[in-house]
Amino acid sequence: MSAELKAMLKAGLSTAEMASRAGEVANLLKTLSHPARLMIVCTLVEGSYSVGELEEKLDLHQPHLSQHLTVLRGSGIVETRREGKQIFYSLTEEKAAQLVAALYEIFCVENQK
Amino acid sequence: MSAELKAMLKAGLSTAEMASRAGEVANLLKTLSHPARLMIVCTLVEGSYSVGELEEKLDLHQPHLSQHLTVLRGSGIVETRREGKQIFYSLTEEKAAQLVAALYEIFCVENQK
DNA sequence: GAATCAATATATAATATATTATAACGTATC
DNA sequence: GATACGTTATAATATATTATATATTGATTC
Repeated sequence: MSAELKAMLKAGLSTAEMASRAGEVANLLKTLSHPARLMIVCTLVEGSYSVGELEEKLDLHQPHLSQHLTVLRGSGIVETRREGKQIFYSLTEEKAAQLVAALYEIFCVENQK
Repeated sequence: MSAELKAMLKAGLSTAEMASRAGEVANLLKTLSHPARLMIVCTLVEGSYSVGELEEKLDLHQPHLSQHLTVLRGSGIVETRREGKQIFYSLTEEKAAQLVAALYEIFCVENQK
């Protein structure tokens, strides 16, 4: 680990403070820790999509997709807007978006050291 | 979402490429998506600790802690070194450390906009 | 060098939670 | 009221969590 990172974190939270956030953070991670949900969220980073569009793009059966969307809604990670018969999903402007960006940088941007 | 982020991600991976990584990333997230394991990993960012030290610091029963450590070892997030009767755990120098740093920045550093 | 103790790991089993498929239901439009 | 688009309910299966009990490994003492 880098000395910088170490120093940054060492100066940080107490165990008690850490514990008080661990639950919240762990819940968010749990919500994102399913391949389908991760794909959904990553897709929504590009913009909003209807359920049908997600279904096609991600090749998931419709009720299965809808169930995952329900989980994401429950965690406040996504929000919906209705447009006629269709329902469009988009990312909530929150920590989840930051997390996805971080995940993207860590896992999807090639090492350019 | 910021336009920068959006642009960054839009230029990124195809759905197929994304899918090929979703499994790996989701597994890592799943491993970290438990409050106790998250606390363990966050603690190890400070440096290496023996099981006994972690037990006291995090107030977990020994077998319970050991079970979580086993999960973290299985995912390659931590590694061990033996010193006499004690076993010291430390973070593996990998993506997990980056992720924890990102989580820390997102959730533990106060908004300094 | 066998008995013992301290530190940690593993096995077992009970319970809870998540995943997935299928089927039934709601809601908007025509 | 029929059709398109989504959601929710139900139920079967799989996986995770947790507690308790047992095993392993290294150090110590006799």
